Amino acid sequence: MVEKPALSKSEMEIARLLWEIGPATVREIHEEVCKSRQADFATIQTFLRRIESKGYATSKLKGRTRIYSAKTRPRTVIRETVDDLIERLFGGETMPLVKHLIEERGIEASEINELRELVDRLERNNNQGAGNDS
Amino acid sequence: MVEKPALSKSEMEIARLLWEIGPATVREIHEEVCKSRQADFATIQTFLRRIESKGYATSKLKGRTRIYSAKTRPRTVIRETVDDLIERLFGGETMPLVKHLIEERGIEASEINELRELVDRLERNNNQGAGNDS
DNA sequence: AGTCTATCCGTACACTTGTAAGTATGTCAA
DNA sequence: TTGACATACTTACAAGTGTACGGATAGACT
Repeated sequence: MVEKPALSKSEMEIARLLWEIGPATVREIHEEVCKSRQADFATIQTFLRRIESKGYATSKLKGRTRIYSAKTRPRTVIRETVDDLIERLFGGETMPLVKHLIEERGIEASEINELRELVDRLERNNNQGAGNDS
Repeated sequence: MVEKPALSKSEMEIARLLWEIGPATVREIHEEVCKSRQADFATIQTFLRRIESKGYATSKLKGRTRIYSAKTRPRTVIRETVDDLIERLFGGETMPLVKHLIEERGIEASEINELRELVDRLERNNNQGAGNDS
């Protein structure tokens, strides 16, 4: 597997929307982006092209419009991005980031139980010795 | 407070070391970096200079050598960086990242309790904030 | 005193990134 | 059929980034 160049921040945002709304045209992504901020059509177009040329998406023409589809799963991109961040900003330690998220960003009450379950599950897995993951 | 330009990934790594080992010379940071990877002295020097010019550090000459000191607290940089990442990669949702960290990066057994305490504390705080029931 | 060495500062340079203008071309309404 | 759009593709360009060379200079060493 050839090493893909990493996505830039802006490209990531676009890639996320592509995962979110599935195969889409530039216009659809553009409209989605515009819900939260102003953006030029051509700029979004450029990002999609770059995302494709970096190997994270494919596209094909359907008549006159090009349809972009994500090629790499979110998981993969998230893993690489987060690993890198943790390496650089936390020296490779995961917990400080977890703490930061829990303490500094609002976690809603409804999510606390989910969190607790996660921790429980984690503990069971750990106890079962080197658990595998899918 | 004037908006500082964000630190780049590489600059972040250097800034972290600066927080970690406190006021330091280029040489000291360079040596620290070299523990984990090859790096050119002048490159580290450039990063420190840029970190300073972006307003995240100060420096003063002590005889022949320049001593760099962090000026912005880690918390601040971490908050801005993480907020941005969550916005772009998770559409502003915190939980998916928390889940990712817990599920995909090894959390050691010894840290699970710490995690559980965090969750408990979070819950207590939440209950106090929103009108209590009991 | 002269040479070596570490460090400073300035400069460079290709590559990436964010942002978009310009131009060509296909589509639909009048 | 012609003009107005929409969309594609090409090209641009300044700023940021990673990486480092080269000259100046102050201390250390011979």
